[in-house]
Amino acid sequence: MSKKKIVVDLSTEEKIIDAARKVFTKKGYAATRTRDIAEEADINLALLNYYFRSKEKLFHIIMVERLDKFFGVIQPVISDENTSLEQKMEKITEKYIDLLLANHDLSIFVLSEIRNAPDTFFNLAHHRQAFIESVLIKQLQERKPDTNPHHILLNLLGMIIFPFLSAALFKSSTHEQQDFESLMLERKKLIPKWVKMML
Amino acid sequence: MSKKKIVVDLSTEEKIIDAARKVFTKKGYAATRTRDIAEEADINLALLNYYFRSKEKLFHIIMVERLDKFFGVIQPVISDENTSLEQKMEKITEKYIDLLLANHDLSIFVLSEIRNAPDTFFNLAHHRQAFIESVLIKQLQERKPDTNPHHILLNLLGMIIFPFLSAALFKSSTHEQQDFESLMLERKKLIPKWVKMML
DNA sequence: GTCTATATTCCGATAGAC
DNA sequence: GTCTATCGGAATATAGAC
Repeated sequence: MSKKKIVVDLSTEEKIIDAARKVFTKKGYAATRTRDIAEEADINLALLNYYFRSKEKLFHIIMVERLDKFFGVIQPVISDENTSLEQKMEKITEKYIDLLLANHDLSIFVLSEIRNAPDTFFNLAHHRQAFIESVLIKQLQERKPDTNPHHILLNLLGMIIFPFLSAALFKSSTHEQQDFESLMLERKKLIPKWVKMML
Repeated sequence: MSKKKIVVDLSTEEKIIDAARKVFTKKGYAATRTRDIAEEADINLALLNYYFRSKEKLFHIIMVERLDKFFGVIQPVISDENTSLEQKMEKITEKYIDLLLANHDLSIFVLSEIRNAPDTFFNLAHHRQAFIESVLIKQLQERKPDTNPHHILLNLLGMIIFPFLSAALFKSSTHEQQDFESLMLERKKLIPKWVKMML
């Protein structure tokens, strides 16, 4: 109920942002109509352009925000000088699965929207850079000098993220929704074990 | 040169299908304009509707074809009664990586187009069924009766497919294109080793 | 700031000549 | 079967009153 009050009290600008995040994330840029967003925000269509000028500008705001969320969970972990490789694996798995359980379609959104956008449209470069120069990569190189550190990173992220990307494929009924969630909770404990075996 | 001759000799219908596959796969249904397809096929826009009635019908054809390709590689492998678990892991890895190297954006296309489509629009059900009732799942259950077989399957597919899904994120310049390909070739040998450790 | 009404552009689809 | 021309609808964006 206090929750509802908060929602009602949102400024128009915030209502539009919230609605845009929801609709864009679910349907993607091209399939989203500004009318969908206006309806979801419960505001007049003209207000969307009054506040954000264009669909593209509004999308850009949402996309940058989503990218920050997608990369933000692991960024502090991978650049931590004071934790071991093993601790990093555990942290990344736990944080990431929690994030994706709370934001089911975040990863499919990020990955599918990036494919057309020109390289520079969002500033992806600095996210990428953070990975390449991370402490995590250095630690992997020290531990296994003979194998490309990206292999382990791809394995870790693949095991974490792929289930969410493919969920639409493998679960049909909503009844299986619960099964999916408990499976992911199991994976929080299992994935670090599997990855450690690769080191 | 004989290749070029073949292209020139394609029927109009085939030219449209080829162009539709290319454009839909790259941009997705919503972002694709029928004009893009016509231009890519080097034919008149009206011909597209003459042969296929509508954008949606044409897309349906492409989508079913892409789904068959995406699932077709592993379907015979997972239902083979005469191969061991280990042999199946090796086959799946090899066939899948080869497929994805030849069709870089196949997986991101399939996964992102499915999210909005109603469950029944393409017949996904039988692909799903083939997985659930596969020999592979049975073998996993026998080998590790205490753990959900889907874990291992998600790990295998995640390690194989995720690199292709995230490629746009991690490689910026086209120069890194070659690095990516050789990394994937390495993974053909490494992934089966990692997965076997989980058994 | 918010609304109604409308301008404008874009896109899927078709009519009709050849 | 293939083309040109165009229709009709949908979607983004704006004008102008309140």
